[in-house]
Amino acid sequence: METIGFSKHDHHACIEEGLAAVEATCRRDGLQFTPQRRRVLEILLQEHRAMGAYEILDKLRAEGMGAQPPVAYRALDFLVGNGFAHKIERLNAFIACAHPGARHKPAFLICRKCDSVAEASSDAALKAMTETVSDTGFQIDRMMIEALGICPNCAGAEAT
Amino acid sequence: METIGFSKHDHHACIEEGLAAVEATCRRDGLQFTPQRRRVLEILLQEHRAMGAYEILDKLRAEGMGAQPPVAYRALDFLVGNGFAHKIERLNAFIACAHPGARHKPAFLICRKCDSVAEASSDAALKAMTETVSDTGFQIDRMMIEALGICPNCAGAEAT
DNA sequence: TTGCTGTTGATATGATATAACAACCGATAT
DNA sequence: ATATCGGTTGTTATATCATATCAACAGCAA
Repeated sequence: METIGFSKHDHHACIEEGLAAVEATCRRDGLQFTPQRRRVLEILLQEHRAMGAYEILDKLRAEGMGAQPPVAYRALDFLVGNGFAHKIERLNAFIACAHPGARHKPAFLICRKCDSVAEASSDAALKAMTETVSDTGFQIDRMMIEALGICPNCAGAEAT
Repeated sequence: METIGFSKHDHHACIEEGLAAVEATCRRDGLQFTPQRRRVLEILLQEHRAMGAYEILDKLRAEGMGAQPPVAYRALDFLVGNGFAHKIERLNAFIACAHPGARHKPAFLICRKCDSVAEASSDAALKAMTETVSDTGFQIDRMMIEALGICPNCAGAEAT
């Protein structure tokens, strides 16, 4: 067990499960889960944090898997486009989806001390926003929520 | 009257009022509302849309007001830092605050047809998110909400 | 005067992201 | 077998967004 993100978990299993879930979804939907795409997702799952595209690219490069920016961005486009990873706009960074397979509308909790990112549900907030804007005529299709704050780990560290 | 954003309004007056409100706040808080900063805010108010930093810089350049990126970014940092303008992360762009002076927690409504941006209150959504994450131990300091969708104007145009 | 703080000017560089086009590969139609 | 078509990959080049750094200067206070 390792402590990454906001809670302890079996990280090895979480990587395996993440890959397996995406593999299954791709098979079901006729999507090509190519070695590059698989490797990028694997990297994101292993690191378990938001990573810049160039940071990912460096890893690919080290493995001889394509050295140019488009390689990383294409794989990320695929992963993000299909909900297997998310882009954190605030950080210009990407993170593996914590609930692959499950249809969900994530909000992100970003720790401003350690930059760790957790996924939360945005369902309630989306409902609230929908009500807030109901009289403007604006029709919400998708919502990006990124909350900045202090994660439990860093809050504990501060209190020390 | 012109139609900009989601509703008709007296745009000339809205620029005047915006500048006046910021001027007053700066005087009150001892902030230096320098010509550069003023001009950048004025540009944002005039255009009344989200603008990239380099787009603003081009305008400054044309007026002989400093031609290097830091000029624009410094002014924008000041404006954003003091709540006189907002950064739209999704667009890597900046927009004048629609309610300068008023303390508020804006959410942004971004039209995916015309890229226009409106401000809405995020109060209800913030409350909802706070409840959603209450059991995680994450403490939310600030929240970024950017909703993508269709603005009333474009919805009307589509229906045609 | 000196020193301090905040702003501006300018050069350079870093970081993030995409355009464009050729090559390839597997599936399928002829 | 071979043409061709969609999707993926390889590669070069470039576009776009943002900051580090340091010198100059202006206002103000000790």
